[in-house]
Amino acid sequence: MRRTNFTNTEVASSETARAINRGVILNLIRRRQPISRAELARVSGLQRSTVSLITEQLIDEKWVLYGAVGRLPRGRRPTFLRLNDRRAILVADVRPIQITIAVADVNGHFLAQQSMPTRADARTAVKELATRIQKLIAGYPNLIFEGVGISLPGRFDESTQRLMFAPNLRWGECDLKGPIEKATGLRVELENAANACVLAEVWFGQADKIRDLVVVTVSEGVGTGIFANGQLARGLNGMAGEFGHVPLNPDGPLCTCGGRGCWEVYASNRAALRYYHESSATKDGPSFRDLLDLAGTENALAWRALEQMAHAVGKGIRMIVAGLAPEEILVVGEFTRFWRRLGPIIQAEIAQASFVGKPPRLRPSDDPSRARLRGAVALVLQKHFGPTAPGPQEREALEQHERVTRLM
Amino acid sequence: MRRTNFTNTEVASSETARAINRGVILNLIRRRQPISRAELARVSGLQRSTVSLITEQLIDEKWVLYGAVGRLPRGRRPTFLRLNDRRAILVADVRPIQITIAVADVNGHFLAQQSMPTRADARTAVKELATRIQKLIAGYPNLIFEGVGISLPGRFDESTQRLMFAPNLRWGECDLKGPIEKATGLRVELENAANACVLAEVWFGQADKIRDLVVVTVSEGVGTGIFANGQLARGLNGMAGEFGHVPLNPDGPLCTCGGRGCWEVYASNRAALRYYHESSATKDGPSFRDLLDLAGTENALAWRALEQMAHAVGKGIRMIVAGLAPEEILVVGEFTRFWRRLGPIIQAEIAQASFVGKPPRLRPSDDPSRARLRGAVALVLQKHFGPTAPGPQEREALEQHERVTRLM
DNA sequence: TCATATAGTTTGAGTCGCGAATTTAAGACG
DNA sequence: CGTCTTAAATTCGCGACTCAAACTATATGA
Repeated sequence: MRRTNFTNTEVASSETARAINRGVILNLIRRRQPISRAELARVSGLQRSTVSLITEQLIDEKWVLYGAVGRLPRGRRPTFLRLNDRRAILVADVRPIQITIAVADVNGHFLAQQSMPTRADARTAVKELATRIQKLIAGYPNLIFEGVGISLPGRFDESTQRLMFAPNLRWGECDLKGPIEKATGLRVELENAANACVLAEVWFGQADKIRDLVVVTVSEGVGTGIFANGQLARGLNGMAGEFGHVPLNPDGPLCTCGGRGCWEVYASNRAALRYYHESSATKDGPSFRDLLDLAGTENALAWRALEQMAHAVGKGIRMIVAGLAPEEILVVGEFTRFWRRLGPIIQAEIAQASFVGKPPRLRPSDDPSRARLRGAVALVLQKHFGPTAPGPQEREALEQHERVTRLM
Repeated sequence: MRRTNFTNTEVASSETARAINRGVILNLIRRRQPISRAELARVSGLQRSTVSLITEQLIDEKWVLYGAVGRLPRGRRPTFLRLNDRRAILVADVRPIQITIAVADVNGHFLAQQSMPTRADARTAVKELATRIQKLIAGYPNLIFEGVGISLPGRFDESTQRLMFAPNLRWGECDLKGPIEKATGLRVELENAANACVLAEVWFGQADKIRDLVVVTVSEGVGTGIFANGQLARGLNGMAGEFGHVPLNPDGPLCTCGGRGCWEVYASNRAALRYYHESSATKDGPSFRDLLDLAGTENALAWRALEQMAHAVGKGIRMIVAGLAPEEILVVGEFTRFWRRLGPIIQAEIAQASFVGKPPRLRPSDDPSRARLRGAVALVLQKHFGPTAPGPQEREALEQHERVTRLM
């Protein structure tokens, strides 16, 4: 199976430069479309001739299309280029209560979306998901599907290729990838929801060059996605980011992870509900959505619960700020609906951890569910928007390139 | 001053491949010297012809020397290559009590070393350090000094080029780089001590390809250096790694940072001394070194204090394991002298944070002071061992290369 | 109609890695 | 002593790239 290649290192060949520049151009088109070749040459710094060759290749590969013709005060009119939006990605957002599946194009625009309840049993749930995906794909015969991207409330272990740790989802360790790949014939990429949100921000966000970002997702649990030095930190077995299970108080309430007093126990949606129940004395109370609605009607007890939650969120973020000092922290969660009032509470907690320099920018995400889905799109894109043509060994070469560059 | 170069992106030129491969070969020589060109070709996967050209260039640049001639059962004898050990680096390890300066070669071997007490006033301290360095360099007229590397118990802010946050050193914000660069005429690189230890491990450690590593330094304070995805995470203003100032107990004792109950307050050498004083009822007690010696004589109270300290170290590392899931954790500090007894205590605390998969390897550093100094060597090396020939814009190109590769 | 400006293509030169052929330098064997 | 074998190291021609300059295409306006 393996090639007779005993090379330990990552070297560059003459095609390496093309692989790099191809990636640069493709991403410039993605971000600035519609854009002419002359403009691409200007912003990339490559020669116009080089840009022409590369774009020709991209057009041959059907990644890029000729678009409209521009108008200028003088001179020959530019032909704009844009991404081929007939290239599509099937994405899924698996959550404890419901699963959402959608069809998106390479620009992260959604063409269709549907939801289904999350079955308790892993096997039937996966089987159902696979057939739903299959049907959805079948409904778009004139799209070219690149792959399937799935956002998960847990961890996907690259080495075992299985879903390994998802305490809030009750499926246990199971194989999600295999059945869906078999059903669709497409490559399936899985990633933790918080990490997916990071990718969504990096690929589809406003900022051009994010290098250090932490996403904090607050829902049933609390997750964090870490983007450091322009890369997603996955850690051993893809387990990086479980700050939600760091104990804030060793004597606190039990957590689903088995520990005590985890951050998640104090900062999750469930925690807010617990705060509410404690003060309102009602036994079987509202869902978190109800709680938010109550807060919308200025219910004082609901607000108290949400504010307690926000304090807890802030305390945990303080740890992240001290430890990682990201430029920006993105908070994803339903409770950000009331950011105007809850954001400052979090901000105040964070301020205590900023010893020097500016504190990080703190921002709420506009739409948590879309963020996860768009992250799943990015998940598939990042496998394709890298060097497509060169084989895997070529890609390894590129690594050394950056490591070496980084040392500037 | 600035070039008329409006390129936002990082593209590859025809020389990019050489820059990458040069780095690969240079680092292979560094790690496996003495090594023949034929062997370099085998391990790198490059053609022998290519290796010959690259090494010729490296020899011209005086980075590499011809060494001994090998012997084989048959065939032409290989000419071994090795690094030019007349290339030297001046390093300093600044600590609250004393400053150590040393001369090292590119292999991290020390040729000279001397210490001086740390003056309380920043200006005089820096002035003294600069002249001592100058004198030491003057004593080695036949070495080619590449630069100065300094390990600090604080943070060096790239943007202001100043030492910014060093609560355990009483210098306040000051300019260390300028005066020393002026005195020596060499480029001066500064880095936090924990980060320096990370670099020491990555550049001079056994393991060939470390991707995720966290170093925990325990001395007057507690510092952490984070290596994620093969890169040092520096964060905004170089502040990443202040896990030592995450509160473990919001009602705990005051910390030098102004907060309460920080990890450092429970896990530093000072903390161990406090534990000892509390139980021994002595007022003005021993130094931490004395405490270690007491433990060496099986003093029960000293052991109790050290064990308390180890528990606290473990609790903090638990947070790091949950959040970053590194492959390996390296503990640096004087207390590792008793690793056989204290290591398992830390290990036991960590075990509680490993939800799934293997827990990280936990290792003590052999020699804390050497680790910092060797890290300072690496600090300078990493600026030179990257692509030396190409200019800064070239280096930027290489980044894209890796980013793109990473997506494999 | 011609100058000017801009987009995009063509072409020749230079860099680089590859791979085969060649040269160099040893030991083994008859 | 000469020849065969083996392995290191060099040489050389080729193809893939980017670059830079010349060239073509296409627009506006005097």
